Amino acid sequence: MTNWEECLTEAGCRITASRRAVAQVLLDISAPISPQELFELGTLIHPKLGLVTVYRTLALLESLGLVRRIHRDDGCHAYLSSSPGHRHALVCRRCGQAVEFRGGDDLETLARRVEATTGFQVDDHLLQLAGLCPGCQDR
Amino acid sequence: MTNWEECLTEAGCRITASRRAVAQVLLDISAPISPQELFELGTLIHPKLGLVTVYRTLALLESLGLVRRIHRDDGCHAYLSSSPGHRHALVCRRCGQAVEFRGGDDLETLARRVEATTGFQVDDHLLQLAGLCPGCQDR
DNA sequence: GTTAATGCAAATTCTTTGCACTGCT
DNA sequence: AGCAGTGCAAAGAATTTGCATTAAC
Repeated sequence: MTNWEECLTEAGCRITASRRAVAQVLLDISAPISPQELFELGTLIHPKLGLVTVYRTLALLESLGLVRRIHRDDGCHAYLSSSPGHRHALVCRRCGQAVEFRGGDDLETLARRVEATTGFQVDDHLLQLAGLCPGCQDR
Repeated sequence: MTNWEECLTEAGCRITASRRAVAQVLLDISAPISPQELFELGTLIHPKLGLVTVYRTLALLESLGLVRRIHRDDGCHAYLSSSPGHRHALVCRRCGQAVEFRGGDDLETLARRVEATTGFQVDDHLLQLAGLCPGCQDR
């Protein structure tokens, strides 16, 4: 979501201080973050920020594909800034740092195999990997 | 979770009417189901069933690996009866029917590739497929 | 100047907890 | 009989909605 301002403008939405705060937090911390946490960090940037606006902004960004909703171990609702296109998240179990990667052929192969086995027609998938990032592997 | 009674007994838990109702609903409907829905269907079998018990029973079954918590499009918290071992869910977009499948080598290949690209050490994954089941493909 | 966006408070929904009672084993 | 399990009611979180005010364009 590098050029989120452009995306919002194209969608006919306004660039406001609240939205800037939310976007900045999402970009600064490249880890999945809950609405509550985002609110707390966002308040440091824009003290008037309200939790309600965080929810609304996340919904907006998600509908534009700028943010992805993902699973976190301690619950369900965390958001991660994302690039457009179909990517997947890889989250570090220890520090929460996250990166994105593209699916590739392996996933296609797997989908075709499952189609053959089950008779289903597979047309969407949700994939999330977890592990240790380079910095966290030594400890 | 075909022999859930045995699993519960081994774990030192009792077989009760409430647990039977929850288990029966989970086995009958092989689709992801929310606690609320499960409560409504369960009440038909065992009218005294309470929503609280549904939550508690789901938590118990999940801790024994008899039930899997999965993502559903309309929210996050749905449960699916599952076999032991590491399997993944394939859910029909139209009727909700779900089946399980094993990961296989493709997923391993993908994980190794992502490790090489990112430097992460990948040790866990969450994969869910969606599509149309054989019965829903014609319409 | 218009109208989208905000933030507060209140409403709803979802989930957990405390506690006396019930019913497996 | 003894204690795990239950269900109610109430507490606590998480999320959404109504509405007057603010600020982007």
